[in-house]
Amino acid sequence: MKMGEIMPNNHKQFKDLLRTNGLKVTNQRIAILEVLNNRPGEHLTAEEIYDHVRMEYPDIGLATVYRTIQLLSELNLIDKLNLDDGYVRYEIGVKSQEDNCHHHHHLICLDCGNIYAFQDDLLENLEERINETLGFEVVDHEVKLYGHCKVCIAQEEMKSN
Amino acid sequence: MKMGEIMPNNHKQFKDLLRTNGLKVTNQRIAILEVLNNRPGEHLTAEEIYDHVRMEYPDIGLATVYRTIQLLSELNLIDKLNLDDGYVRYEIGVKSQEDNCHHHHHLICLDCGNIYAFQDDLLENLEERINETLGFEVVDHEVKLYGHCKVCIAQEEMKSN
DNA sequence: TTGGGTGCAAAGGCTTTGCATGTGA
DNA sequence: TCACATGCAAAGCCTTTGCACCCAA
Repeated sequence: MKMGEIMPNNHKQFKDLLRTNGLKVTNQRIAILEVLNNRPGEHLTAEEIYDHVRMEYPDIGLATVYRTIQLLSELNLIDKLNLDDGYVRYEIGVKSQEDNCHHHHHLICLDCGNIYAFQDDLLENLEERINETLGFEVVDHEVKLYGHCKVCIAQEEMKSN
Repeated sequence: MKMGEIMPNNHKQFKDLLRTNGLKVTNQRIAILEVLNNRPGEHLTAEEIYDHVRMEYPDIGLATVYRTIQLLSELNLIDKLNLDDGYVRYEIGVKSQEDNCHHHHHLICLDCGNIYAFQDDLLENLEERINETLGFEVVDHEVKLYGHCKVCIAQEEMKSN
């Protein structure tokens, strides 16, 4: 899929999704989705989304950002990420970007705070096993791995030499 | 390890840990640890811990509970769990209970809200692979699996029949 | 004795909500 | 037109902090 196609498709889907649910297509909603769509892999707080959107749409209110974020989240267009730092973060959802519906995992560097995405099917296995042993039917998962990223490990090594 | 041994050992360890770090052993701290220690597998909010502790120690303040929780968490005696419902929850840590230092995973039922623990070494594999492919050194992880538990699945089936 | 600990109340900080106004359909 | 959406400000709510008093060491 070419990069250029992602956004228009996304917009069309988004608009249809809103209309189907009896919701209105507003400039604010489009603008917020665009901000997130233009920053795949970034994990933005509501405040950060607000700041970005204001550049294009200065009169928007923070409450609208919160309300729209919630909406987008319910429509599964964006994914939530909670790093326990007092902010909830959002990124454009995997469903918006590709057909692959798997959530990716997050690698969070304890040194620099950067977040890396990691795709893996290993959980499939685990989910099957859980179903077999406990009768628990897994429908979603959230995996956060904390540690030290390549860059920070290298920097640490440089220091000690 | 016999059940009866857990608490005293835990207390001794805890007291030593405090003293070693130049911290004081207070009734409040002991009482809070006891509440958590008496409820392994439960996931209590600060408020819930507060309510339990007050039964034994009526004059304790909520602020003390928060401060102690933070302390216990820093000493790795309790584990944090965030279910994104506005409360941070705590449970007695694996390190307090056994020598096995592995965090367990949480199965969260979307229907009844119950939380089940699940121990698995599958992540070991994943962590190794991540280290090899990305050079990221994983030191901790948090896995939450959402779905439907055995009981709720059974109840749902009963309804539809 | 004395510095860390506690209780109380106030402040913080992210998020939600009420309400009057605005605007897609 | 009209129900939904928005902006603003106020309220909510969990958690943290300031401060005077208390108590373990």
